[in-house]
Amino acid sequence: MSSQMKQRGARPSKREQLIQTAVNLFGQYGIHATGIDTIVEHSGVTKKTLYAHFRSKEELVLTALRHYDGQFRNSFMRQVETKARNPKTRLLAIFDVAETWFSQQSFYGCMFINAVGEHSTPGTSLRYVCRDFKRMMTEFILKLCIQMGARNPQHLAEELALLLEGAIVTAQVSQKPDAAKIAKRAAAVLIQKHSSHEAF
Amino acid sequence: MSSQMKQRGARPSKREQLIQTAVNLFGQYGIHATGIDTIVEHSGVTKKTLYAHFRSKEELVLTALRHYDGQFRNSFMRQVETKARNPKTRLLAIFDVAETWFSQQSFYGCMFINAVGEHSTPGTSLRYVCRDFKRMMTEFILKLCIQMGARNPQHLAEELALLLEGAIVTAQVSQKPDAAKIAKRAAAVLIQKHSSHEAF
DNA sequence: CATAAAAGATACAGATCTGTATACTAATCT
DNA sequence: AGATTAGTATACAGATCTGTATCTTTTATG
Repeated sequence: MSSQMKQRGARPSKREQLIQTAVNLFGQYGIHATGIDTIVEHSGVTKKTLYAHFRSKEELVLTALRHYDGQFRNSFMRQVETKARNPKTRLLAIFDVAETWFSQQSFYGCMFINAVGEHSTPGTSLRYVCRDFKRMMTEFILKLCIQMGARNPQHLAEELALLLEGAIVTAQVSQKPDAAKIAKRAAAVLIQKHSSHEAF
Repeated sequence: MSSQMKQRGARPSKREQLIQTAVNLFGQYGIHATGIDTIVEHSGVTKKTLYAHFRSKEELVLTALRHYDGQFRNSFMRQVETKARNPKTRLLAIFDVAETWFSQQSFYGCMFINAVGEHSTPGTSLRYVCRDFKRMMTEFILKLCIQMGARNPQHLAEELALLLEGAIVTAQVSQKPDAAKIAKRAAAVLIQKHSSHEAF
């Protein structure tokens, strides 16, 4: 029975410092290119402490990905729900939120896409984390599609999710933040097509 | 004036062996995770010979990416043009070709997307190669959009390119080769919308 | 205050990474 | 045939990588 206090709002614990530093470095430089020493330097925490909190680099990687998962999802969904009130406009707002994301100086693409690009072996924990993240995003979109009364919500959600992925990658590779605008334009057409009051 | 012969169709030169091995390994495991020693082992060429042909790993990386660029583009476009005759069906055929690509055992996502995920610094040669590849793909789509007489070919091409990117990433991360089918479904809607004889 | 846990500082072991050097062999061209 | 090139085999230098060990200092708690 020792440091059981969760330090809510207090200055971050060493563990949190490590995780946040890992998220930042992995996000910018990738996982393989980011050494433990680099994380140690940037976090201001010694290697000993790092290995007291995490069994290995792999464990830190997984923890960092999961942490970023929650962090990103919360932020993204909250922004969407703040920007618009009804389901249909929220679906479109997704791409507005994406655009501000793409325009950030610290935008290096989707961390999970990049992670999978470095780890092709299927069935690993890392792959599950990444897959689950994408699944969760699609489900978020799906709920909105159901709420707006789409004719085939599953189909529409899959299509919009695809557009979002495409926009992320295009913004990253081709350095065009306005890929979000293109996606939004296409999304509007698809949403219109799936609206019940459509004369198909 | 020595080995100026290009060896058309003959057994591959050491250089070609190295490049092809590099393409395969970089594609599967990523660039940072693939060491020179691994390439040497798999290619059956000694390290000395490798460094006789390439100044550094970076030069081999760039050469491999450029080689794959041409290789992929030729194969992809030829398949699309073989599968369908008129522009509109060719645009849809893109996603059929993509699906067979995604279904291959050796599918590890788009090499250029993965490469950028590992190299965030903008303005580097690697980034240019990747950007140019995507640009070329979009232009291929654009030509078809113009040929089919789309109302706004640039817009349609951008949208379809986005769908393709999204399908690639989704097939890779979520291991769903039928992401191509979803993209095709959405593409059909967008193409329909851009057809001149549409009652908008 | 005293004791124990957490963390800092630093060195190190062993593996791997890029790139080079040395010595020998096979192929090629004049 | 003779000379040059290309390639093999192998060792090695120096840096970096993950993970551990040692020793001291700070911090928290009873």
